[in-house]
Amino acid sequence: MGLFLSSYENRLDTKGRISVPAAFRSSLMNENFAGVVLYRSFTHNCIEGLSMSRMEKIANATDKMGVFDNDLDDLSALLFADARPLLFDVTGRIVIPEELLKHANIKDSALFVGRGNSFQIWNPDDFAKVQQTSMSNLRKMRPNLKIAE
Amino acid sequence: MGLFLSSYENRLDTKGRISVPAAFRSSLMNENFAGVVLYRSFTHNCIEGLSMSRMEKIANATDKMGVFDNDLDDLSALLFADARPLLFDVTGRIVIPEELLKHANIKDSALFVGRGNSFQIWNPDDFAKVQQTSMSNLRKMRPNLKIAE
DNA sequence: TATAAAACCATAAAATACCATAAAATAACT
DNA sequence: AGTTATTTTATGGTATTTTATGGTTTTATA
Repeated sequence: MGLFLSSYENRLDTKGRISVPAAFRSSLMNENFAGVVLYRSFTHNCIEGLSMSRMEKIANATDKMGVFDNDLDDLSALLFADARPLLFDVTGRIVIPEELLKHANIKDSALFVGRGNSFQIWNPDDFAKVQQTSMSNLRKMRPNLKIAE
Repeated sequence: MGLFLSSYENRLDTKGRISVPAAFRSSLMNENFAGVVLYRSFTHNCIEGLSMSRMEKIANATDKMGVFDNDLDDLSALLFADARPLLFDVTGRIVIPEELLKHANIKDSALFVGRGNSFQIWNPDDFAKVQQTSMSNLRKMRPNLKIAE
């Protein structure tokens, strides 16, 4: 599977439709399911995104282990209950459900952020702030690390 | 087999009929049995649901192991005794038997909850509570896991 | 024949497919 | 390299289909 790299900001229309960046779509080229799976991040005010085949891998893994691991069971229960399979339309758009938009504080514009095997969708301003803080955290931790202006 | 993902709340009519969410039905597309198998959860006040082909897999698995494992034998005995095969009507509805509804405390509205290779049917309010608890369980186990405000 | 179960019919709302276009990116050419 | 042509992409609006839900009729059943 191709990686999700770089970041792209796109706009939502009145129907809530938004184009998934072409670069991300081509990473999903030879998937059976022509779309993505989205769910509310457990750790941030953003939306997590991945391919259906990756979701299937998780399902099979939890199938084998779930019986012996209650934590994993809780986690996967939350995940599957929240995960939304969303098909692309002809032009590569999806409709992000209202609850997910709300969770990520997204109104008229959203930032697709590559994360390798997965991606995230952010309110552009929020992402800038979070980026800022994790930058400054890094600086505190490693005084030697010089950050380019 | 397609995964059962996301959650959908549907209403029961006066005859006890309820639509199985279209997304779940399409996960059962190329099954021989045009319907689902339901049984009372052993661990929660909810109904467990799966495809007939998965039921057959369980039967085969217990077949192999059952001889050596009495607990498993008992468990599968309960399972098969309680399991109800329910066919869809033309519009994709089923009639959930009275005993199952009672077990899950379902009256006029039910929540279909995806669990990957299976699904559950809940009283919507009950599920909200349980979901809350498993979320806080996760937080206790993993202090690092920050939940968005 | 009374009663329950299944098949049938109808419809409003929601979801999805379809069509069109401007902007951006890429390719082609001089 | 610079300019033009071509393709791709993002975005907007409209039409069609699907879905959930309700009610009615027919068939099976006790």
